[in-house]
Amino acid sequence: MQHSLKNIFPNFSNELIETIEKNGTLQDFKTGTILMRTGQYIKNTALITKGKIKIYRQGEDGGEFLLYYLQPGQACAISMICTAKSEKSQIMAKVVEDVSVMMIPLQSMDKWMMEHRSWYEFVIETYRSRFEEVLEVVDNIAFRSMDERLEFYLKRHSDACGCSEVNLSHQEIASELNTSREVVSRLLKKMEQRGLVKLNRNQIELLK
Amino acid sequence: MQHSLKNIFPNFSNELIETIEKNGTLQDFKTGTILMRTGQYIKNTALITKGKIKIYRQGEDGGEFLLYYLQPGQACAISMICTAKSEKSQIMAKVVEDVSVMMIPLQSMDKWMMEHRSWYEFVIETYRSRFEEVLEVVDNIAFRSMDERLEFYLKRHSDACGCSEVNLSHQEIASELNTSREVVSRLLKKMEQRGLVKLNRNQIELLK
DNA sequence: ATCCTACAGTAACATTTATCACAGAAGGTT
DNA sequence: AACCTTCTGTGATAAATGTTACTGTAGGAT
Repeated sequence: MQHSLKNIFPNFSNELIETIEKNGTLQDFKTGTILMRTGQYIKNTALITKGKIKIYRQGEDGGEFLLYYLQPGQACAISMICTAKSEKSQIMAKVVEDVSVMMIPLQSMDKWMMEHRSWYEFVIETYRSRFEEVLEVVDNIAFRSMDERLEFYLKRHSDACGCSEVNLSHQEIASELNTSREVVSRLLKKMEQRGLVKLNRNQIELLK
Repeated sequence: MQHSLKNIFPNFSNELIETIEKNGTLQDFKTGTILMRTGQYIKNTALITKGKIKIYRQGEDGGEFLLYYLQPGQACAISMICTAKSEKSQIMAKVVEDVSVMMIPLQSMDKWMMEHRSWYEFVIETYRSRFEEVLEVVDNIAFRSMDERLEFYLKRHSDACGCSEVNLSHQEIASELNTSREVVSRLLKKMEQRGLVKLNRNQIELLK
């Protein structure tokens, strides 16, 4: 089977795969679904097996600041952390490409840490890589100006979707960078003049 | 004994305390010591038993952006995460008040996760709280302007030192917020006019 | 006292980003 | 075609932040 857990999580031991298949619930969600809201209590850890999710930090004013993407083979570190203490979510998760996720109940998550070395290693590695990714976000907003941040945003988008077209409106991009549409339009125009992108309606082609 | 591990880490089991005392090395460092540099390999996890440490993210230009404080009873999440994979440090740690730290070698860190429930819980809680703290940093730089960030900075400083005087120059504050001294001076003057602080040489008194 | 250095204040100006206002273009609906 | 909505482009202006330049002051060293 093409989408077997073993293919998506190659480091999991066979026993762990079996355990997951026995205890987890595979669920599908359509693009646009909000999987988790700020302030919501978390009852499961989600392993992504298909599709894409974007993780946001929300401001009090309602801004939605993009933190990172989650893709097949990954898991939500925050859900793990919060699950472990049954705490409130500090973030918002939105499906941006139809996903399948394996939902792991709170108790299993904890139990497996002791029983399955490969689960333990996966959890630690998840913490590490998400932490690093958030630190990279800090780098961007602390040390870089909007034009660099926009370039980084576009690059990350194309990395995530594996293509060179960004099918988003300027307004959507602006929200995820917490700036205004006009600024994004202007900076994109400059990038077009520098030959970095080609602008179409609802689409930005990355040229380099 | 006043500074016993048990007092500082009340949630650790007695067996764990014993194990730590047997395997760890207590080390002292003076204010100003750089405990860890960006890019350095990490060989130990550090438990703080006395003093204060500031954790910074460094920009390519050499900026030192303050992420958070570490205090007695806490541990460096990054060192844990990196230790687990023996990876490079993404951050810089500077002693700001003479510290004693219990150094835990890589192997023990991992081993105890399986053997001591209270260690496991401590590590998970450390991940969670550091992650949350970094997310709060993201909030600040993503959603707030410099005056609010400065107020937050001062408040955090006084929380950390437990006093209402900030004995730092405007230049030092500016570096940690990645802005310029002039901006900090201006904003502090405005805060003084609003009656929030009293400005002296090398000292800012918080009035509210 | 004199000198020196780090620190603080502030004006003037540059740059970046945000906001307001409006116009036109693309694409869907009737 | 006529209409509507969303998206995009752009000028004008405002506000925030960064930079340059200069001044004065406090406190330590000689």
